[in-house]
Amino acid sequence: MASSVSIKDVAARAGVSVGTVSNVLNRTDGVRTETRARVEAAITELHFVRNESARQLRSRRSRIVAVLVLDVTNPFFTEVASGAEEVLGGAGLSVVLCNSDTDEVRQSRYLQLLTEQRVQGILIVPVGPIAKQVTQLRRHGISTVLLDSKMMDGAACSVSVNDVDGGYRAIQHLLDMGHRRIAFVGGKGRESQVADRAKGAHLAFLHHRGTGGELLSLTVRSLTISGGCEAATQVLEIPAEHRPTAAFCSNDLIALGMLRELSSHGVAVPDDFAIVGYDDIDYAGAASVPLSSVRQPARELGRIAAELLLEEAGDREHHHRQAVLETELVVRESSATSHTSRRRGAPKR
Amino acid sequence: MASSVSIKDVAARAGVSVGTVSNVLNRTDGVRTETRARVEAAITELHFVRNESARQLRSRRSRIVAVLVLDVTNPFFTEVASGAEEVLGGAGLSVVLCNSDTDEVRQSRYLQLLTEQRVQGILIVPVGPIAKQVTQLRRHGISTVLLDSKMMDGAACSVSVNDVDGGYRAIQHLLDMGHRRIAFVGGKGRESQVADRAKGAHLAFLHHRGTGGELLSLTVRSLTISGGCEAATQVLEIPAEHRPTAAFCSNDLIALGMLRELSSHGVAVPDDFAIVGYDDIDYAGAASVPLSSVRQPARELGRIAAELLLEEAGDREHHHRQAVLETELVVRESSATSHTSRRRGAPKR
DNA sequence: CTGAAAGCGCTTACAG
DNA sequence: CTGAAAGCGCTTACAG
Repeated sequence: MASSVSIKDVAARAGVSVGTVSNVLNRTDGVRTETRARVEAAITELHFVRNESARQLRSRRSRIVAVLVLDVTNPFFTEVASGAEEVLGGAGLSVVLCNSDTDEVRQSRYLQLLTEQRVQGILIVPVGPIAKQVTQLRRHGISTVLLDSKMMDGAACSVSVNDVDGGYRAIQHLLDMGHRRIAFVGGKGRESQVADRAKGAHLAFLHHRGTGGELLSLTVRSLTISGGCEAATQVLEIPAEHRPTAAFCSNDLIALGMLRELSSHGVAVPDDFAIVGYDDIDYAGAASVPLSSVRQPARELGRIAAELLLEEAGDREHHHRQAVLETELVVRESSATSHTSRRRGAPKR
Repeated sequence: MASSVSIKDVAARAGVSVGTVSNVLNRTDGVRTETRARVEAAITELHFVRNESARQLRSRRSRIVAVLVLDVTNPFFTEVASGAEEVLGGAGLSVVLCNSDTDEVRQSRYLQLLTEQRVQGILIVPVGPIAKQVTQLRRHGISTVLLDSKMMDGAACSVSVNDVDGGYRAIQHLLDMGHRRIAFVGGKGRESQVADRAKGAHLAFLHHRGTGGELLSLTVRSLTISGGCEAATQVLEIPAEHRPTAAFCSNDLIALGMLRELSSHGVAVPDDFAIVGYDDIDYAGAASVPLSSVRQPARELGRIAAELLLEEAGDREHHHRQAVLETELVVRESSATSHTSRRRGAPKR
């Protein structure tokens, strides 16, 4: 087995002490230029790579931050991670990505692993109640920032999006377009984000009680494209006279799945059925029928979470903060036809 | 800062030595039941979580395997990772996912990070030449298995797919369906997988020289859905008389992007234009027009790579092996209409 | 079955 | 500016 080269070998080669090698590695100043050059030459010649376990054990600080998300294949989450990486990279920290797959068991397993590693911090999009686990993490010196979610009791920093308002906007828009039977598509899980979007949807209906109408809740197995196909199938099974004329999907993957499945069954979007998604991932605007979507500032979400983490790590008098970002409704073709005007026989584009 | 509870604290609490606590943690036998119970109680009461840095430093072995892929948002790669996880989890190893984003700089940065961590091993889908970096990793005792790629000189284990044959099958199928002008859609990068698929495509044309026809190479910025849209645009810019009637895409995301973009421009798939993808990700069969695709055994790929890694780690007389898996052409609707019969005016379904 | 001791590869004050 | 020494939290033979 490759008996790894240690700092001691480098020191011997360069004719200095190990402390000096360590200084070359860790400080930009305080080492004579000529000494530094000699050490650096030895490092190159010996292919030395510092052992991070030893460094971390002694210095008591990791240089890794983990980003734990619900679904790595969802571009929304990788965009968030990318924003975090941008900020953390600048602070000399590396980011590793972990995928809970919206599974509490997997989430716990990762949190255990990350605790054993004593990572510097965790940005987590939690599945299920997380307060206790955050406490455990803090006990081990690991700062945690909640992403796309918030902590009721202020026991951790969080960056979330005003999802109630986002849900409200989506429904208000669909009501404005003349729709009265609207489906909300969510998951079986208890993600608070989805719950908030549903709440906003209900509120919008309440405030527009006068207009009548009805909100139908659909549940799918996973918040993915195939979940969207599932939702479309459910919609198509409803007799035409009770069938909703529009859907508000709790994310864009679902919306894309619905769009595809409905199209392939000859249902025209938006003329026969309107769709509004959530997240505004890149694919949304590029869909076969460009998708209306409630945009979340994904990159910004990651950036701010990273900044809060750095702030918490650097300050022992830290006060947890709850940042809440606003959404923006982006109207595109998938919801652009007025339902009432269509009913009256307006030309289809 | 939470002055973390150490094995020493646990030992004191349980009234034993630290060695005994370590034995409880690491061995299933050799500790008296009653002693074990006392130690376990102390662990729970103190919320002790082992410090992996210390463990790794002393025992010289990490329990982490990294899977470094080109694109975490591509379900093909997460499926591969999931297969690896299945096998490695059974061996008590944890998997972390790293995303090179098909960027050599990012790839190098991750390899450096993983070397500093002295991870147990790396499963890598490489971008660019990787032989030197594999040598560096081995020098630090890190086993590396190439995924979806192979090492010419046998300097590492690898699990790849017979992409030349896969490309051949795709083109043969399209030729069989009567197509004569066919586009191959690849990326700008130098991923060997894509190069092999192109090579197979060319071979198929050579072997069917008698039939005439022409293979057109299209290049897109990234092997993603938006890359596919780009390719569709390129195709549409070609004057009708020279325009290809079919495309073989180097992965399914590209194929999905093309499908969507062409459909939205009124080009019917497969009647006006046939598409064959690669990977057979779950979304392929569920597309608005179900996608023909060259299936790679993704999960199997990950599983075998993991097994090779375990084998290498457990055996010092290890001989590197190159596993090569075969593909399977899955014909669905996107390429199902015979081009010649359509020309002759056959009814469209 | 259990304890005492060495040591993994680093960083960090502290002298000089 | 550089070196010598302590020690981070574990595991691992080795005694007993």
